Amino acid sequence: MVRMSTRTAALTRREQILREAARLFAERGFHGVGVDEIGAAVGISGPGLYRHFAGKDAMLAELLVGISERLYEGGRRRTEEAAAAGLPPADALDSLIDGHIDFALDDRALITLHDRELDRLKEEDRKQVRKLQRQYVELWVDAVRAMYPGLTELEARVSVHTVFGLLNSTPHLSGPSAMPDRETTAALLHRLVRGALAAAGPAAGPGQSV
Amino acid sequence: MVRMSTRTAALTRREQILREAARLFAERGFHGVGVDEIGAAVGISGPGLYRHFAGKDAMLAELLVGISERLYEGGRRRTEEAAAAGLPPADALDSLIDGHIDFALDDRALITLHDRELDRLKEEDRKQVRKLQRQYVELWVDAVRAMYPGLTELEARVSVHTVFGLLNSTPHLSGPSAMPDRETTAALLHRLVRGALAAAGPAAGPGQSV
DNA sequence: CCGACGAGTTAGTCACCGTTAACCACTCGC
DNA sequence: GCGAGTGGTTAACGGTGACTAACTCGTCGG
Repeated sequence: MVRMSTRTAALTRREQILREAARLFAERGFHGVGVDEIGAAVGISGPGLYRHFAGKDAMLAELLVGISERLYEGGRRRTEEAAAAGLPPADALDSLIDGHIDFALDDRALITLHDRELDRLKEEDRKQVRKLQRQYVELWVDAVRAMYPGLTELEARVSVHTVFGLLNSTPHLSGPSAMPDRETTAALLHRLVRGALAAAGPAAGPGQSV
Repeated sequence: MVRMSTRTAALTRREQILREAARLFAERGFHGVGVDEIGAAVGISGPGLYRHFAGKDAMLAELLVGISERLYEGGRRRTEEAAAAGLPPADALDSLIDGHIDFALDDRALITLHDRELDRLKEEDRKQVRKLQRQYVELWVDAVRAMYPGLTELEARVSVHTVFGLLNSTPHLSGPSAMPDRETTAALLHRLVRGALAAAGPAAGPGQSV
């Protein structure tokens, strides 16, 4: 077989399978889709999948570990770049937000799986995913607290978690009610997140310095 | 049997089952829990459940229809009360927010199921739940647009959806990272939601009138 | 040419799971 | 005290679903 680049339109069989599996898992849940369906989605049937993966679990594991790594690595890269460029906290935070929005809009299925099917992993994989998730959250908590020093650790942590909930809910509004075009949606999401985080701190009083 | 009030500590068998089923479904997914487990959770075993429910599907249906009705009815009541009292838009919106926060904090399992297992319902029930959800969203969209007239319909709708995502993510942070006490958490969530919605409109410019 | 190997196929196994059947115990109005 | 209903029980059935076995077919380096 001619080994093709991941970036081209022609995906390798493995990549096809992962993509379709992600879509199906997100639609109907891990337990809700059978291996025959996954096979059918890529034009082969049922047990043919076992030439590429050890089992159904292995597919889910690879998907979840993959998205967690990409999220964390993306966040780390952006954080480091902002620091290296000596950018102010606001810019570092904005960059993190934009990165997450990209994932939420471009990899909907994976974002959905990521916080929905984690418990179906076997202990070992789950631990790895959780570790990556924790590190990613840490990135955000640090960025948020740098931006809003008045926040307690706990306030920042809860705010970050719920803001992820906000961003990760984007995939669900794909169906009935249409979204605006990508750019408009991204800008709106960015404003919503910034607004939420800006409001996390002040328990009272109308005016609040940044 | 002595018919007991729902409000007392002693639950009827049906209510016990629904409660445990909700917990288990939220933890491991509808397809991930067997009827034997649900039975075991209430001290009876397996098929004994069929004295109380027509089947596993019926339990999920009753749970989802129930939470949808309670959400919508609660929202409608609050909206009407605010209108009857001639309260300003801000107060009506605040009341909706508080109502949803109560559900998110008190009925975690149901909130989780509500946006996660909807597709496992049979057509008829799913339609009913979706209708209630739509009506509930409408309540919010109206309240938000009354508060921020500058928002387009679409902006308001997307904002409301994602804010639900924010609030409904609360159950997930129960595990490792602890939450503050209920009152503090509720206040923080309220600020986050208000902050997000306040930021939905202005695409640019630092100062923005309410 | 040809053996090896990669990538499928179909048929079959085995476990599990939702549901039903058949049976039993307890309570309670008559 | 007794028939009926209510709320359980265990055993069995049928379907499904993940995975394995056994086999086939094309391609390609030597």
